[in-house]
Amino acid sequence: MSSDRAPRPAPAQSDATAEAARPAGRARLSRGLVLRTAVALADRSGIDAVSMRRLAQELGVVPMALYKHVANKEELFDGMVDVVIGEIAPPCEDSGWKQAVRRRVLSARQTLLRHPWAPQVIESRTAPSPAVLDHMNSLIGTFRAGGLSADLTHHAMHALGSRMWGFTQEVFPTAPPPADPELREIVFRDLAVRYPHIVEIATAGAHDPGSVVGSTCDDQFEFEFALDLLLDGVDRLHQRSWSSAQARDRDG
Amino acid sequence: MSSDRAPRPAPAQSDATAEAARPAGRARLSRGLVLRTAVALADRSGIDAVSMRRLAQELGVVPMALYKHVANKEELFDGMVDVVIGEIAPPCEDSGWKQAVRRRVLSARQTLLRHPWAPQVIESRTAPSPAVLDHMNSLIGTFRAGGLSADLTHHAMHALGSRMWGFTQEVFPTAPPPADPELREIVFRDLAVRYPHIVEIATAGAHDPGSVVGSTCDDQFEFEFALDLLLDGVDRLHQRSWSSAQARDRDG
DNA sequence: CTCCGGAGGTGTACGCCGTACACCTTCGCC
DNA sequence: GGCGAAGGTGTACGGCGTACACCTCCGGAG
Repeated sequence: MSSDRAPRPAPAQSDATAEAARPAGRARLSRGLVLRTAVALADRSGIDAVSMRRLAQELGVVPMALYKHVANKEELFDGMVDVVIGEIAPPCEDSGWKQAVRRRVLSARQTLLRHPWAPQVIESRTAPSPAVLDHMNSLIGTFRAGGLSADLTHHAMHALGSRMWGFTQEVFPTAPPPADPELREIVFRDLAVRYPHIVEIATAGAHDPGSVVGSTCDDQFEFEFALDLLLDGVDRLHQRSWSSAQARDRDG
Repeated sequence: MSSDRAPRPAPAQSDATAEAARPAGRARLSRGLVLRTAVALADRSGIDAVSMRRLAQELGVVPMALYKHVANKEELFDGMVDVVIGEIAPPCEDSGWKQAVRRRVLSARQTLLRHPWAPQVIESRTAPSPAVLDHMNSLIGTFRAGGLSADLTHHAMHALGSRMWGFTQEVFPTAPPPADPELREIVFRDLAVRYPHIVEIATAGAHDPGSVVGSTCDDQFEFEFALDLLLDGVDRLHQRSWSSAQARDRDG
């Protein structure tokens, strides 16, 4: 415990060492356990309380032990986001696209309300994780199944960003595609298989199908699209003298 | 430099000390200078580069010197947000409310694009600063001047949140009002003078005018309001076979 | 002019943080 | 039984926010 530095002469004082190495009942660490514990800690004490040291303590383990399961703190956050995304209810395609999307978005909101730290963490990610891409892909699928054009769906998704995630942004900075054209082709095919809907709407209206990942869309246009949707909607309500009281009455 | 702890016997070795105390040309520190430098640093190197130590170095000063001008790092962030908000163009009431709001929101977006770190920092504040309240107050004023009801304006403001700030949220957690009713009355009057429009829409439809600061509004309702505005708008575009190409053509 | 008080700036120290690196222990497999 | 990898430990480093005691300088009152 105290001072000797040279290669330990005595290999094991079995009881003290054993207790230190595995305090009786503690389960073996695993990536999943680490992530779930981190999420629970963030829920309970806020995202700032999630430090490697505090989390390790929570798990009854030394801080460095975590690094066998997550590469670093950024990757820990990535994993936590995936856990949260995984809690969003899967799509249910019973009624029309509008109801289906509405339900999905409201479910996402409920999930994020359970994890108030999540929007901030999601927003700080530099790239969307597979879980995020899956979620988007299936939501796009719902629009498309409802008959909306790829083009309109594309803009609708941008407009909905703020509703789904609890924040809006130039959503993900979308890293530039690899320079090597051959490699890019491979990556592209891979994406198309895994996230066909995303690739479809990303390329809709784009001339160069290879530039999916690059910013094929005009952020200013997307912003104004969503803004005008809202302003025009408000205007329409204004013109028909809408009031929240009557709205509440109508749909209970 | 090294070891003596007792009250210094020699009061001043004038040249070395003088150089340390004021390196010739450096301007005197001030809150404004500190904040502007912090904003510039964040713009240049990202918000994570804004540490008290780095910022002090930027200013040619020892870290603790900053604490004479900002209470702590949180207050530094608060101040940085105010600097950014101050850059948003003031309202111009020439055309109708819709144009006026549109312009203002687009101006806010331009400002936030210049300071990509800002949305994240704004989102992490626990209370809205006076600058934020001023901005909101005047935007509400624009709606009201255009003839919209306080009620509709209230919901429109919630819906626009995401467009104005680059993120949406249960916008500000709005700290509970002081328990002492007398004190609360004073705070309330104060708010009504400084932010009349905010108070008006906050109390619109609320039965107890004293509970302004408390959550008089139903977050779930606000969320669905904005969501339906978007979904209905998309639906309408879908039904008239809207496409982005023709939209771009129409308004150049 | 002197004196003094307070505002502005300094230096040291503390307890956190993420994580590199070398090590030891344990487990699963041959 | 032995061995290599996977899992866990311990130490150490540099950076962080900031408490606290100090020093210095400036402006105004006497």
